[in-house]
Amino acid sequence: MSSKIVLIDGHSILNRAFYGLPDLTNSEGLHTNAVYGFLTIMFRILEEERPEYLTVAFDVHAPTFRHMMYAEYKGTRKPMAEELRQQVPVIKEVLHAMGVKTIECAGLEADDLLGTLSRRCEKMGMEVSVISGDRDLLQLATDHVKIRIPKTKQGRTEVEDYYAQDVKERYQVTPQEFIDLKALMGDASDNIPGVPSIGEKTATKIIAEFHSIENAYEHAEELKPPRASKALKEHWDMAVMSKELATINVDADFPYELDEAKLGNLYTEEAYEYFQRLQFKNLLSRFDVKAPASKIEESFREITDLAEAKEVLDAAGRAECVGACMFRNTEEVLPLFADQAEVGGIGICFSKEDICCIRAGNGITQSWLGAKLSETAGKAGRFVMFDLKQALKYIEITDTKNCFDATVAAYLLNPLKNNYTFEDVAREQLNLIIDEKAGEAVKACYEAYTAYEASFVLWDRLKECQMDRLFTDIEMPLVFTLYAMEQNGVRIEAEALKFYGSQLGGKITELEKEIYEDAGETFNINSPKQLGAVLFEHMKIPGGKKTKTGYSTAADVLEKLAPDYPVIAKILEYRQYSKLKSTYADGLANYICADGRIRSKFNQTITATGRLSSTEPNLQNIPVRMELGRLIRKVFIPEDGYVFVDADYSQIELRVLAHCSGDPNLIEAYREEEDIHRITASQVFHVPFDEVTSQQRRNAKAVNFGIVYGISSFGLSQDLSITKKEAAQYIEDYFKSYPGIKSFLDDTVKHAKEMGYVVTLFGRRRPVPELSSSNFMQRSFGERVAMNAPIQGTAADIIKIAMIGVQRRLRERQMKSRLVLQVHDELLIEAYKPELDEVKKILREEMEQAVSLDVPLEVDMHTGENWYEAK
DNA sequence: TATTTCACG
DNA sequence: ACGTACGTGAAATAT
Repeated sequence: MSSKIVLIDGHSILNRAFYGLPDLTNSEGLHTNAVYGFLTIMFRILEEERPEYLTVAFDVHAPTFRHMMYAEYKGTRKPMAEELRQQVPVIKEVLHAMGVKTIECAGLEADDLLGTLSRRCEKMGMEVSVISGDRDLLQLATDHVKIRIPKTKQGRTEVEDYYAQDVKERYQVTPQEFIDLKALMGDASDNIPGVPSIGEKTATKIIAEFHSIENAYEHAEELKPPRASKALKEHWDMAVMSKELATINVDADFPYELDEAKLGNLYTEEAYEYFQRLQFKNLLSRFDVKAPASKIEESFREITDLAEAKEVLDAAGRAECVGACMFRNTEEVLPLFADQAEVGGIGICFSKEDICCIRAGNGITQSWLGAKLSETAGKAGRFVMFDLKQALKYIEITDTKNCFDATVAAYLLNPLKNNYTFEDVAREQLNLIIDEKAGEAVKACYEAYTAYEASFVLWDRLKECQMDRLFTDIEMPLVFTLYAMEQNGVRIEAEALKFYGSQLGGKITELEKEIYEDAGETFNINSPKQLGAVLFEHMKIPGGKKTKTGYSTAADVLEKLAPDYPVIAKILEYRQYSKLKSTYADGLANYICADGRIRSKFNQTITATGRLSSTEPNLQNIPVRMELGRLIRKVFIPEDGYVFVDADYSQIELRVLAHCSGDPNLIEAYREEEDIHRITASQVFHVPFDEVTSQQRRNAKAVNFGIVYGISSFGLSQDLSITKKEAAQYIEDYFKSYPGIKSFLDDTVKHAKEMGYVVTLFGRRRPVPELSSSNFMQRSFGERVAMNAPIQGTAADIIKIAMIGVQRRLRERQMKSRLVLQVHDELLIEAYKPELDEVKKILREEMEQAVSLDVPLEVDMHTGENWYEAK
């Protein structure tokens, strides 16, 4: 049996993949869809064909002679989409990492390389498969050269195969004649002009009969439609040029060693690294071969002896830098001892030679490990962990200054990622791949080692990006503040919550019944699909489609119809009640601990802008805007003998904008300490302050919001239910009143486009990869993000500073009062009644003085016996 | 697992 | 012509 080679037309397949797949990006903002699609196609072909050799051919980027001729001739060459362009070097690197032979040659197109190679290989007696999306290559087909054209149909790729015989069947011409066919009919996608007024039908007829354009020209008089005869004679030069353009060189001169194209193991360590970075999760599963053990594993030690463990931890305490981790006990533990047996062991590393896993058991208890590690952390020059907040449950840290949370550091360096596991950091910062299937002890060693080693790199990068102060002065102290908040939790009156839920339940059943009656049928109101069908099809209520899957039943759509249709009003009411019941009444009840408190998580490494997020449950979106929902805040209560103090910044984002832009008008407005929206209305609409109508104030307020979100006339028009034109006018008028804002926003976007990221007042960065997109939508989004992120992010920085300050002063005075919640611009303190006045003073001072801006920071503060009253 | 909806700042 | 306001998380249904 003869050997087989697969030749791939690199750019063509990449192009197919790019346009055939939805836009994909990895967490670094790199576009990956074309690379992903290319690899999918390539793997599929390789599995099908099992060839011995593989080569991928690329065009060199400089325009080649053939294309230059025509480009000059017509002056139309669309530039490659930016998202695709950036993937070209990536696929080459990935192929290289897999040991796949690639070839490109200045002055030769990929077509010529493929053509020549296919002839050379065929002569050597090989079977050849050429993979391309381009039908131009059909001219290469023979009995031993198969042209394969992948087509993506609804996610599935099907491949059309053409041997010489198949070309003849499909196009009624031989592969050789296919060139002449192209010369007559042209090919817009390949910049081949063809002969005017000769299309596919005529061209096929002519070539089938005369076999070449030259022969056809000689017999021009006999050509069937007289108009074709005339066209060919008139545009003979075009036909000749087109033939030249369409002809693939099968005898080009370039070096090529077949041996280099021999297929080896594609699934190399280097390739694995790339696939991880590109986040091709389902392609990663192909790498069933274990990543080879790295040399560092030689230093790994497993310790089960108490004396030895003590020795190691004491030595670690004397080290400059200590990396550590804790892992959970995976064994079943008797419930009675569960509390004391959560920790299965720890990993610790304080030099490249000292990397240990210390297992619990055999006299090494969880509390001993915790205490000993606390001691080590206190003494070591630097103490590094991933997700330090989590570890604080077991480790007590008094001196927080030498602590280094590698998760937080990695987040600051790129806040767009989904997770910051030690495996990720090892790969990105240390170029170290950790075997997923490694044992628990080995992983613990790796995690401790990564914490240790990466801390140096992370710290250097933080300094380079001027985020070292942000890290040490804000984010690291905040870890401890958040830990305390999570431990504190917030008290809930469980009975009242239950009652609230059951009341909602009654109302829901009632509404359900009425809706079914009005609709004349029963259905699932919670299903947008069923609801859409009932409203817009069965009941024939006018109100067009919106989403790609069907009718939109979103509130803003239904609200427009509510006045005319009582059912719709009821549905909206139903939605409200069922949301409150499922998410809040029932949802929160699931999280109440035995002591009657809810302890949600405050996540520090989630958002792109630097804000916190809250989960399990989310306590940052408890209803407040609608009275009905707001009532739920009555079940949030302080401990007996305590009251709630709630403080929120007044328009912190607009004040940040005033400061950052330096716009004298806006700064002055804030110094007046008057109603800012009214001032804005007065200035934008040129009316005296006292004569601003409520409508004008509303509009001005919406514009102020819009500015913070990265203004767009469309967004504003939606919000105010006005035309885009009117909205644009508002924005223009606004910028006339506040030219400083305009230039600040413009400069911010400009900076973002140049640097690829934006920065807050405290140096926090947010990359904005969307700005390099060729897609208008994506790019516009990037512009809005660039305008919003510094504002939202700076506000986030400020309240973080305030939280740390509040926490510090409460602790210094050894007060019982405690911070329980943060809701972006708001802090909730559970204040011990005797300390109330001092708490209020501390809160106000720390929040208002967190930073000194060119405008005052104003705080509204309330106290109450529950959160409803305190707001 | 993805989509839709809706709660908050 | 494109079709959106910025940042989150949870629940429910559909796939």
